[in-house]
Amino acid sequence: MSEEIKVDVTEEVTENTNFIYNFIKDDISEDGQFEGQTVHTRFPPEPNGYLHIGHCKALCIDFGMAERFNGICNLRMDDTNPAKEDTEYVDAIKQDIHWLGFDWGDRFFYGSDYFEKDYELAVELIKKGLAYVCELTPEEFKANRGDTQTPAVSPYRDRPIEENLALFEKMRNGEVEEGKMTLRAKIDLASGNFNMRDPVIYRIRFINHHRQGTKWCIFPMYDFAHPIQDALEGITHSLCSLEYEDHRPLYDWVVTNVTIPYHKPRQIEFARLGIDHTVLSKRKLRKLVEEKYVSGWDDPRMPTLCGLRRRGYTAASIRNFCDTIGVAKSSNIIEFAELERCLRDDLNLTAERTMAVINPVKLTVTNYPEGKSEVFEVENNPLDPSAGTHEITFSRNLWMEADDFLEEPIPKYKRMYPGNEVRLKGTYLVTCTGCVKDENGNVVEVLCEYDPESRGGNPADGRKVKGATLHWIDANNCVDAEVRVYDNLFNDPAPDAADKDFLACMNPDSLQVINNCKVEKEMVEIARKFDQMENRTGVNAPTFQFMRVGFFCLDNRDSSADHLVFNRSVSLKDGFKK
RNA sequence: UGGGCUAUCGCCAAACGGUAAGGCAACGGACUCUGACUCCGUCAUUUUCAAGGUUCGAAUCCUUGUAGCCCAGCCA
Repeated sequence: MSEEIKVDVTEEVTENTNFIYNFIKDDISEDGQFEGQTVHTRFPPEPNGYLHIGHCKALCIDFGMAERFNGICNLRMDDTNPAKEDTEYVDAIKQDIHWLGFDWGDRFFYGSDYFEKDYELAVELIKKGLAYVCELTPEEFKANRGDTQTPAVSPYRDRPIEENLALFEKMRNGEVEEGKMTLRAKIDLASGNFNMRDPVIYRIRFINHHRQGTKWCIFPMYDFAHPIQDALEGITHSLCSLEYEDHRPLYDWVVTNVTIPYHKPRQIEFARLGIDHTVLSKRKLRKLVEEKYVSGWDDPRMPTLCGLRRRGYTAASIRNFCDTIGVAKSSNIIEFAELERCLRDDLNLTAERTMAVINPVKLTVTNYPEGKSEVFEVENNPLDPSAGTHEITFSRNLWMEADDFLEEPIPKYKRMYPGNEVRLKGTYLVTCTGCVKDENGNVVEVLCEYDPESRGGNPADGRKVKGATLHWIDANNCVDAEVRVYDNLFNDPAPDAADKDFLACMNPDSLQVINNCKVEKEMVEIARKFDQMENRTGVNAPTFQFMRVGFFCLDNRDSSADHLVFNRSVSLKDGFKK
C-alpha cells in the first residue's frame, strides 16, 4: 500500500524584505552598529484617541520586525502632554493590540514614568551649557523664530549656567506662570532645519496629568522625551513615520549629549499608510465622532480598529493586509479593495454558510403540496467538510432575492425568468412559470413548478442545468433581521488630502439600513449566546457568509436575539457583467 | 523659495551597474449545487518623472530640470 505523499519542507519562504529590514540586518551583522545585539523596538501611541488601521501598519512594522529578528518590542504610552491625553484610551489601545495578536510581554511603559529621569538629564544639559531658560512668551517666540532667510533670536541664550539652574528649579517648583519660561536646547539658531533652532524641550503646564496628577507642572517635549525613553529602554531601532525625518538630527543630538547607560538607538522613518475613500488623521476622525457624522469611534464605517472589528474585519485579515502593502518611503494611497480582498480571503476559509434573503420577494412552488414540509441538509462550508452541516426546511412558500428574477431577461442572465429552470440551493430544480404584480406593476410574487425527480438538486435524467443555483429561504421557517450595508464614508478617493475639505467629500449614502430581511431561524440561538457574552465589543461577533451575497456579522452593539442586526462586512465579488 | 524626503504598470512594490520580481485590480478562458472560491492565460523593450552625460552595459552613477509630500506648536 504505502503510497508516500511527499511534502516539500524545503519550500522557500519568500521573505518580504524592505529597506528597514535591510538596515536592521546590516546593523546586527558583523561590523554593524548593533553587532550581535537583540533587536529591540517599541510601539509608542499617544493615548489621546483610538487606534486605526494606520497604527496597525506601524504595529506590524514595530512588532513584526522584532519578531522576524527574534527580538522584542515594548508598548509605551507616549503621554508627555497632559493637555491631550486620557486614561480612557489606554485600555482601549491595549485591547486593540491584543486583539490583533501582538504581545508586549511585561514591557508595558508610560513615557511619564521617566519624568524624573528627564528632569535629571535636562539639568545635565544645562550644566554642560547646552540648555537655557528662555523667557520669550509664545507670541514673542513666534516673532523671533526667523524664517528661511533669517536666523532665530533669543536674548536669553547666554544666560549663565547657575542662573539657568536656579530658574529651571523655580519652573519645576511651580513658581513660574505658564508661558513665561521654557527650557531650550542650545543648538543652532540659524539652522535650515527649524527643529534645530534651539527647540523648546520643557514647557510649563498647570494641568492634571492622567497618571502623575499634579506632581509636575513642567513637561518634557516629545523631541526631548522620546529619544531618552528609547535609550533608557534599550531600544535599538526606533521606527516611526516620515514626518519625523526632520527630527532625527535632534533625536541624535539628544542621545549623544545626555548620559544614558545604553547604546544610542537608531531612528528609521517609513511612509505612513493611506487608504482611498477614507481619512486616517486622528484630528479628522475625532471630528467625525464629535460632530456625529458617524455613530462613534466604532462606527462600522470608521477605519478604527474597533470600527473594523465591529464591521466584521478579522485580526488576521488586517495583519495580512499590512504584510502585503509593503514598507517604503514614498507616499501611498492603497485601494480599499485590497483590504476587502484580505477579508474575503480569510472569511472564505472560515465563515459558516447560511442562506439569507436581503430583498425578499415571495416565491411560490405551485405544484408543491400545501402544508407539506421537507428537511434538507446543507454544508456549513464546502471548502471545509469538517465544518459539518445544518438542516433547512423546504415548503410551498419561500422567499427569494428580488434581484434573482427578471420578467424580461437580459443577455447572459441565468437566474429566474419565465420558462427558465434554475436550482434552489440544496433542494430541487424549479422552472419559473410567471409572476404576480401589484397595481403599480411591481413584482410581488414569483411562481414556479418544481421537478419532484430532482430531490437533492440533481435531475433524474442527468440533464445539464443551465440556470444558476439560487439561495432562498422557507417562509414558514425563518426570522426577520435588520441588515446594514455600508459604502465608502467619502465619495472622493482622497478626502485626506491637505487641500480638501474632507467633510464636503462625505458620501451621504454610506449607510443603508434594510429591514425585514429573512434569515435562518438558528440565528436566534446564536444571537442569544452572543448576548450573554461579556466583552462583546472586544471580539469578533459571529460571522457568516450569506451565500451569493456576502459576509455578514452580528452587530456587537445593537444586535440582540429579539432584534437581529447584521453588518455587511464585505460583499462577495460579483463576476456577472451586465 | 531655507531644510528634509519621494518619483518604477490603474493601486502598492522589488531590483544595491549585468539586461524591469511579486501582489491587488483589470481582461480572456476552464471548473462550479455560491455568476463566489480554485485553476490556466494576458497585462512596463518608442520601459523606470524629463532631458542630457559616463559605461561594453544604467531604474540604479553624474549633471540640469520637473512634479509631489513634510517642517517655522510652549502637539505627538
